[in-house]
Amino acid sequence: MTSTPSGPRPSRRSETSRRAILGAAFELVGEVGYAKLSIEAIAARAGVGKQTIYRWWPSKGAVLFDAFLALATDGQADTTLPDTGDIAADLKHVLRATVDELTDPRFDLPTRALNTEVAHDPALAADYVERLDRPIKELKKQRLRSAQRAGEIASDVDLDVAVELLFAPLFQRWMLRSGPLTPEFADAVVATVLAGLRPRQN
Amino acid sequence: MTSTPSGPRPSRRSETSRRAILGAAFELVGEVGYAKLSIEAIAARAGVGKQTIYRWWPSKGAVLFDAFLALATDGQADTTLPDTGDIAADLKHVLRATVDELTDPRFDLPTRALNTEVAHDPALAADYVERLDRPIKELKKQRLRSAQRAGEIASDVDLDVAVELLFAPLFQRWMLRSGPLTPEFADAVVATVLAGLRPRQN
Amino acid sequence: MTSTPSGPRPSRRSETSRRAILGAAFELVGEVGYAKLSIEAIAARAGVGKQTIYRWWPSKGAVLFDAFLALATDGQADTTLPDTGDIAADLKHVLRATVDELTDPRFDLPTRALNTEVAHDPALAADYVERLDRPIKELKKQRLRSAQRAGEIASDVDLDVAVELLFAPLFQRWMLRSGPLTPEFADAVVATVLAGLRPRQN
Amino acid sequence: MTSTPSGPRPSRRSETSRRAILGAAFELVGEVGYAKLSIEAIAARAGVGKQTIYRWWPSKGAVLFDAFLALATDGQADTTLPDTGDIAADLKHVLRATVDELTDPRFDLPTRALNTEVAHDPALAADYVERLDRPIKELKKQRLRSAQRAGEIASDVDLDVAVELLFAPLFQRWMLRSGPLTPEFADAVVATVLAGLRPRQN
DNA sequence: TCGTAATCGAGACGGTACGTCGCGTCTTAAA
DNA sequence: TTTAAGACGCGACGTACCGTCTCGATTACGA
Repeated sequence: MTSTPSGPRPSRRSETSRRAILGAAFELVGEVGYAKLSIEAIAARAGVGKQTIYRWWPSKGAVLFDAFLALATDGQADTTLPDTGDIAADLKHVLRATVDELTDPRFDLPTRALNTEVAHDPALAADYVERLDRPIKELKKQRLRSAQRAGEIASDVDLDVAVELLFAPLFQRWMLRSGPLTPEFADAVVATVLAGLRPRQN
Repeated sequence: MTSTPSGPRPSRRSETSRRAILGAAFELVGEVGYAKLSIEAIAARAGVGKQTIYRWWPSKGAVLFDAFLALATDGQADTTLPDTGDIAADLKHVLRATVDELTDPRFDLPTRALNTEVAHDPALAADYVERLDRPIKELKKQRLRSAQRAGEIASDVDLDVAVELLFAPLFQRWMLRSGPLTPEFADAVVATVLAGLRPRQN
Repeated sequence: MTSTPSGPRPSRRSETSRRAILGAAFELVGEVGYAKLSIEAIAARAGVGKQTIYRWWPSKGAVLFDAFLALATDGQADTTLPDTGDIAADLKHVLRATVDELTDPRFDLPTRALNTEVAHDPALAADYVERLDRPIKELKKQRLRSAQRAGEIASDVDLDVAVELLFAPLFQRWMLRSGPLTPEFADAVVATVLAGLRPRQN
Repeated sequence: MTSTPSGPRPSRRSETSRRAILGAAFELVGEVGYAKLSIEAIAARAGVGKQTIYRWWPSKGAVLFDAFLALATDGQADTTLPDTGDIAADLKHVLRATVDELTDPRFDLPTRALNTEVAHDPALAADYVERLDRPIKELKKQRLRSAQRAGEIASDVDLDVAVELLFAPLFQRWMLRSGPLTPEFADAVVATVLAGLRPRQN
């Protein structure tokens, strides 16, 4: 579906062009939004023939996805979440950081673009979940697992569900602008969800 | 922003055309998806001039939104959620129903279309939240308020947050296809969130 | 096949655009030649959308043909050839004029373009023969008929053939550059062909 | 301009590829016409890299010209025209054969392609006149010269002009489809032109 | 006999133009 | 005044070829 940055890519492919395309795509989506993002413009900005894009990517969304992936990969991969021993404090920290990221105007448009494109294209969604979503979710689950071992979270909790309970409310508020996306909201989510995750007293 | 179905509409406006347009829009978005939905096609299917659409709606998204609104309004507005006295059972019922609705292939594409359009267009989002999202949310809050009165939920809980904790996970799984959207998932969400909402024992 | 300049054309068609297109086409073919003449460039030069060309003409050649036709029609239609009573002198005059025209650098490229396009496209050829070639041929035949009445040309001569005998050699030399296209050549053609057309002495 | 089939060609050149290219070009031009003939398709059909074509020919027209030349050369070069002593009969025979050839569907498209390409490209035209046209014209002039010696044609006739008078009308009718290209037309041309070429009685 | 340099097939590359679709605006004629 | 119809200027689509440019893999000299 998308290019494999590691592994044996077709030897003839131009790495220069690939990078220029991903860069141009990310820039442009931030400038004009996803709806007005055109392959034509990406090619022009990247100094590349349109065919070079069509040759290697099946859709606008796939290009955008690779652009995100490149960014996530080039930046050091955060290897773990903070673990101070206090799960409530750590989660508040992470959720507040997530709020900041979603609120950052540089990422707002591109991230919306990627998410809505993923929503429409099941094939892209599979890639997205596999290559971007899951690795991050894994980090979050690790931290929760650590809290489980420390007895802060009940041992029978399904961590996949737990992670979604924590982050989905942020995602929805951001996506639909259905309410203010503030640190306070993040704190409230953490407090309530953690209360539900705690081991039963009896 | 969008047509006002009740109230003093321009007297010369053709109600027949309006209905035909909304109907055609809803049908088409289900057939070809939002990306390939064109004003041109809506007009053709509705047997209407393009200008008639441009005259009354500011965007494709607005037409789609009105189409949803018409559907939601024509169907009797559910005026209240079930209240058996058992909040857990009632919520499981409602969330399972939500899962069914999101899973229904007749609504999948149009609903995705509306949600992603809302995600991109803040003006449309305001309308959406005001006219579709809030009324439904109000019903859900009512049921939670009743549970609060019955002592099943702590009295200091912010019901807006509570509703989002319950439904956002479904929304996210559906939107990003990040996991199976099953009744079991709905039950797990209800169980955990309710545990967090319950009054503290001490 | 091509627009009908007189008669009930589709009432909605823009006459301004039509003229701009034909003008641009004629200019451009003279500047860049037929091979590098593009619909894209014609549209741009004419300040017109490409679709407006595709809507009304089936091919590049048809546009060019109409451009020629407009020129031939707008200029006063030569209604008759010179008739001094001396067929040899008159024909030499006409053939020399033809040589001049074919040699004129302003008409060389466009005329080649039209002729080669006609050579490839039978439908266009029919139009060409009917609307451009035949009227001119008719004038030439008229002059020959007059000579026939005057006894300068045998009465049993097929005038269609006669006209072709006179002009085809010029056409071929011009088309294939197979020899110098000079007044002298024109004179030689007239002399020899007329000799063949004269009434038998016996 | 074009490859020199005899003489010291670059020793490393692949004769196999050359033949495959010329063959493919001739086939394709007959199948799709000159306008849609592409180097890309010739290379593919010939099983050859595009560069191999660009290395040895300057243009599509040059390839086509060489293809014709190869055909004309491979078939034994007709070394002389029939000479029964009756110039009228012999010419009718030759012109009728020319009509047949121009009418042959296998040669129609390729020959049109070559001729129109020659019309547009002066450099190619020079080659064409030199290597294809002139040799054939020479044969025709030889036959006329023989008739001149036999007193069937006036001694002061310019044979170059005479040949063109005879063949240009066929060429024009074929090229522009301006009239039926029949044996009768050929006969009429021969009759009239010969009448003009005959020695003056007085 | 063996480099080694030219040529080969293949096909990616930056481009131009294709012919089509849909945009949002505008004009027309009917109701 | 609104409507259905649809032409208009425009911009982007996804495709076909252009002519140039690497890539190995032959291949036929000349050292």
